Amino acid sequence: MEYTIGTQALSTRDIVYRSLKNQILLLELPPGTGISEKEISLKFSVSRTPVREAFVRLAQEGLLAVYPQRGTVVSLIDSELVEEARFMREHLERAVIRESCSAFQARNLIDLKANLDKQKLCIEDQDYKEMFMLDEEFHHVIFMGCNKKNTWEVIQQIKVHLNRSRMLKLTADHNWEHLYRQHYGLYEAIEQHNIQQGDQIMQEHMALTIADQEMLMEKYPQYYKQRSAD
Amino acid sequence: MEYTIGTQALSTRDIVYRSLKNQILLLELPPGTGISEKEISLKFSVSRTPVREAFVRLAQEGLLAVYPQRGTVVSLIDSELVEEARFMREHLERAVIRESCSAFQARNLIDLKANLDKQKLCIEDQDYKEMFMLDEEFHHVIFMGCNKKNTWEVIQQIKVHLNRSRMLKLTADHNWEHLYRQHYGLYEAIEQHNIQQGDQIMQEHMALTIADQEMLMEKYPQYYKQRSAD
DNA sequence: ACTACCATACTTGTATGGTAGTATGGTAGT
DNA sequence: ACTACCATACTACCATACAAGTATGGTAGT
Repeated sequence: MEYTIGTQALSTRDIVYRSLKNQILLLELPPGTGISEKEISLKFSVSRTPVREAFVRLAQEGLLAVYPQRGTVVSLIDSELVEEARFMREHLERAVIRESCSAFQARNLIDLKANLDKQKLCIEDQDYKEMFMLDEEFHHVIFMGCNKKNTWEVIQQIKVHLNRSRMLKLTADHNWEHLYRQHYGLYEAIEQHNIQQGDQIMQEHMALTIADQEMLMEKYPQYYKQRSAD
Repeated sequence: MEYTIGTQALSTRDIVYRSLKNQILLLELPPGTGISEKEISLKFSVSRTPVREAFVRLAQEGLLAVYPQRGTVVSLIDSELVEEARFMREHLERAVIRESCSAFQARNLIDLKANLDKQKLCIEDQDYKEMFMLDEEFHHVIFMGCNKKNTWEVIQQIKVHLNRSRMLKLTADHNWEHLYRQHYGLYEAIEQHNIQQGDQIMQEHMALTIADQEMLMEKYPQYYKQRSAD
């Protein structure tokens, strides 16, 4: 009874799901774009069944809006949802950093330091793409270090709704130096069990991710859901 | 261009999805139960297609575990996930009550008071089923009152993983009187903008929902995922 | 008695055809 | 010119058929 689950090949459904999700998050499929099962099935040279099942998953995540017998569109960005996603992320990340400052696995602390060193290199090399990934990984390691794997997964789900508006903002204007100093401060707080410092820095750190929603809504009104009667 | 979205009839897929989800959460389909698409499609007298799509959704929510070409089982309860669900819920509910204590919609404050009055009646009548629903609704109103509709939705998702172990505990041992006093305290805190009181009470309130996981794991080992090598 | 093998009956995954509801563009009538 | 109507071409939804992998039990061979 040997269960070898982790290594199964990707199904057609998963391939379609991942590809569409990527295209949506990268705005290659802009909000409001109409797509049909048939169109996608032709593009991937597969039948409509796995496409439909990918649609079901994407609809559940709020990335597609399916109107029976009428069509399917890439969902518009819901500014209210974006704001709440920011809210949820802030409070969960702060709760996790506080926990990390009181108890953290030694192994992950080493990873954290190694990550920081790589960040420093990236800034010198101005390798912002790699820096972006290290940023993600830094937060991930923090979650792993205080046994919050599932919480990390939930955050990833929530962040989906932040990603598209962040993509609109063109991430180029990040102040990577500032980001690094904050990361270092978080590392310090964990190492020295300074809960107050950790919480404080994380709060400031989260504030950085606030995109100027109203500005974006004016600039790209066709991408945003207009709150009419509610 | 009249969009009448809210009133569409339930699709076969949704009917199957809701029914299965209910049965799983009520433990009528206990963790570990094997179910097949064909079996369900026969039971509902529908084809496999909508059943499969319901399976996809339930699998994404972590309620089903699908093993390609081998079978599908109702997922075992993951005690680690349960603990993190409790963690996430606590910190989100506390963040929301703090926000509610600083700004709350007048209309929802009225609803909150009305809900409290109904709770009092239920306790007198010992109508615990209705009391259970009012408890849910009470928290829901709080979220609505500080514009956190989507956060409520996320909590509902998270709570799925708490529900089954709470169901095992047999909810009969709730101290409804205590619950009511806490709810009243929360209402007071919102009305009087007492952030500290709100946060304090909510923290205690959340502690109530902690089921004794280890006890449950010993009593129902077949329902729990055994953490082997990890 | 025990083991290796294989037929069979499952499982989920994928493809395809048909159905019902909806948007659209053209046409006939005013 | 404008409106009401209808044929047509879509859409997502559901049913069915086929494909491919897996568990199981029986059987033949040792």
